[in-house]
Amino acid sequence: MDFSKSLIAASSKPLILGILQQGPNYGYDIIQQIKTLSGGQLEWADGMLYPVLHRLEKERLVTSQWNQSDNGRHRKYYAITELGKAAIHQEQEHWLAMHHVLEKLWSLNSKTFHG
Amino acid sequence: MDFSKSLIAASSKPLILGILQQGPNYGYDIIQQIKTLSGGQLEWADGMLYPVLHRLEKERLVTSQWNQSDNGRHRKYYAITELGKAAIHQEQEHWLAMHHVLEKLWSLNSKTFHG
DNA sequence: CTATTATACATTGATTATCTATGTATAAAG
DNA sequence: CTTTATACATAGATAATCAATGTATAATAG
Repeated sequence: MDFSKSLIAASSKPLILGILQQGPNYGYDIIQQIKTLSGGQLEWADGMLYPVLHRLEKERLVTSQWNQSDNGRHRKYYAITELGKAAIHQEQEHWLAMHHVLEKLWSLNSKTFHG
Repeated sequence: MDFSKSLIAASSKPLILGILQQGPNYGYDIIQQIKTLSGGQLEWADGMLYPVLHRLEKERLVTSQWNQSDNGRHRKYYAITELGKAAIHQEQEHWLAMHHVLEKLWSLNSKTFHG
């Protein structure tokens, strides 16, 4: 699947916030989770993720903190804020509203063909 | 509802192509249909629509034709092409795939809260 | 006859976003 | 010691929205 830029853009915020809602996480692992979650359909490059994370931090939807991990590597852990949790809710509402509009349209069109 | 630019962007193509699948139509009426279809939630400005229509035409997903209407006004009617119909199918697949990823994520998170 | 509103299409420019390419750095594996 | 995986970051090309603005006609109201 070759998703359009605009669809990637529209999904990036709810996707990343949703993953962070499960607990604080760092960039590299977020990319892996996106891949796993989508059954390999979505493969984010690191150059795509970090600007989004920085943007979310600027919007105060996430906070970041440097941490040493077990293997000595330093990782920047991102955690969702209360504001971020509220944003998830709103993102979900918007997505579902748009989804229902499209579903309605698609059902109208399938009726045109089959009825 | 104040939809994000990215969500508007991601939906514009399937939305417009979907409306044109019901039959040829012109810009002003497409805007009205979007408003009706969304129950007043989506209100497209004309400055938003026409560049999208021109882009779709450039991509050969729609064709355009000037026509005189009953009341004497000249309108540019857009019609979906065979390529456009194929594009609808692909847009729909992509949207649904992304929708399922988000649904999966949301169900995981609701389990975290309630289970 | 004149003003206003609705209809109808179009473009410009500011802003914003993706995303490829590139850079730095460390740990592990071979 | 070379390669691969891990880990974060930015620059710059490209592309998109969308508000503002412009043109033009038909209908309505006064």
